[in-house]
Amino acid sequence: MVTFSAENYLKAIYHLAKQENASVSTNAIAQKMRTKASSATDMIKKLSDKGHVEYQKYKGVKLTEKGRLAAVSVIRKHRLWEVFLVKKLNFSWDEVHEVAEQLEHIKSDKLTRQLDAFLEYPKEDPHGDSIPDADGNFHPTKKILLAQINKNQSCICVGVKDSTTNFLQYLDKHNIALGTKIKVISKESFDESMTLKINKTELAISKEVAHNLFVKIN
Amino acid sequence: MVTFSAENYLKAIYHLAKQENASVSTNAIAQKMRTKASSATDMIKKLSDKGHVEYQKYKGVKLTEKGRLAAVSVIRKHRLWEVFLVKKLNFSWDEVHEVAEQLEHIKSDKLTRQLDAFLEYPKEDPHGDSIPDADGNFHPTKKILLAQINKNQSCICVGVKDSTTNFLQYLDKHNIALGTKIKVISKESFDESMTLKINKTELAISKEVAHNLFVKIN
DNA sequence: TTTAAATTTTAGATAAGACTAAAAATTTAT
DNA sequence: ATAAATTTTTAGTCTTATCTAAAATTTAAA
Repeated sequence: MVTFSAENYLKAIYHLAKQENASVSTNAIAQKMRTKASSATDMIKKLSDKGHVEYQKYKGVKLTEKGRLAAVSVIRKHRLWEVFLVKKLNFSWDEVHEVAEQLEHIKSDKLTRQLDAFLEYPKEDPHGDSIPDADGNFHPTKKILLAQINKNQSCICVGVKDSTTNFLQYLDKHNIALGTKIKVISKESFDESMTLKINKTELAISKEVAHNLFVKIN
Repeated sequence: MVTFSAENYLKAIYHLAKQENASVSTNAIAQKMRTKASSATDMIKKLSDKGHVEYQKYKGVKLTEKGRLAAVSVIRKHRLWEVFLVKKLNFSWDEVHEVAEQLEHIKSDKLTRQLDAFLEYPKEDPHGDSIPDADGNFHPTKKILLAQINKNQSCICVGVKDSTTNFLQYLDKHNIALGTKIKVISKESFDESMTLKINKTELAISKEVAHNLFVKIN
C-alpha cells in the first residue's frame, strides 16, 4: 500500500520531470513538497526500495514505469474529482484544488471508474489539463492561451492560468465560464489586446486576460 | 487538526456509547478498533488532552460535547457519501462501507454542504440510518424490521441488516431495492413467514428475510 | 586547479500510532 | 475477605514522516 505521502512525492516528481526521462534533484523535490532536503532523501530511499524510482546518490531520481503509473493514477483521480466539484457541486475553479488534494488519495478502483462514467468520461479538468485514462494514457492536451488564437478563429474556454479570486470574478462578470464559446474579432498588435465575441456580445480584453485564459480549438 | 485515527476512535466511542452518557471501556474501544487495549489507552489520553473525551483511569471514557460533535460530523459525512455512492455511482449496498470509511475523513465544510444539497438533503443512508444535519442533530430514525409490520400495513424499504452478497442478490431477484414500496398481505404466526405485495406481485418470504430488511412506515 | 559555495546525505531527535510484556487496579469467585 | 481472573495502564520498542546539525559530495569560481 502506497501512503498518502509517498503518492504526493510521486506526483511531485512526475510534475518536475515534465519532459520524459529527465532526472529530478532532491532539492527540487523538497521545494515542491515544502519540506527539507533531508526529508526528501528519506522518502526517495523508500520509493527506491519499492521500485517507484531509480535513484543514484547525489544524482537525483527518475520515475520507473511503476512509479509513473502510480503518479498518473493519482493525477487522474485528482482531475476527475476537480471536474466533479465544479460540474456537480458548484465549486469555482479556484476552490477545487485543496479538496481534490485530499480526494485524490481515496483508494477504490470502482470509485474512480464509476466517477469517470458519472461525469461522462471528461477529457479535461476545469483548468484545461488532460485527464489520463485508466491505463495511464493521456489524450494530448489541446489547451493553448487565448493570446495565441488568430483573428476570426473560434475557441472554447477550458481553464485559467491565473486562478486568483480577482480574475475569476472578472470572468464571471463578463460571462466567461468553462465551456464558453469565444470568437476572436480583432487583435491589436501594439498592446496585444483583443476584441472577443461572447454570446453575441463584444468584449475588449487586455493582454493580461489573453495570457491567463486557456482555450481549445474546436 | 483531528487525525484520521482520532476520528475513527471518536466514531467508535460514539457508537459504543449508544445511550447518551454511558461510559465506554478501554477494552470495548480496542475491540471495536481491532487494536490492543494499550493502543486504545494511548489514544484515549490524546483525546482527553484535546478535550474530546472525559477520562478517568480505569473508569472508561465519555464523549464531551466537543467530542460528540466531532464524531457526529464524521458519521454525517460517512452516510452522505454512502448515499452518493449508491444513488449516483451505482454501488450496491454492501460495497459502500469500505469506500465511505475513507471519504468520511475528507475535510471541507463546503464539500459536505454541497454534497448534501446535490443529494437533495437525504434523511437516511442506504442502510436506513438517519443522517445528522450540519449542526449534529439527528432526525429520529424511523427504520424498523419488516417483521414488525402488521398485516395490511404498507412500508418502504430503507435498508438491510444482513448485507451479504447472497441476501442482496435475493433482494435483487425479487425486485426489492431502496425505496421499494412493500405491503404486508399476511403473516403466519407459526413460522413468522409473510406474504408481501411488491408492485402488484405477491411474494412469500421467510422469517430470515423479514428479520433482515429494514423498512419505514409512510 | 584548488578553494568556496551549494547540494545532498547521514546521524540523531521527535511525534503519532501501533505493538509486547509486565505492573497495577479492579472485579469476580470462592 | 482474600485469592484468582480480568481489565487497564505503564514502560519500552517499532515504523513512518518529519526535523536540525553535521559530514560528504558535487558544482562553480577565482
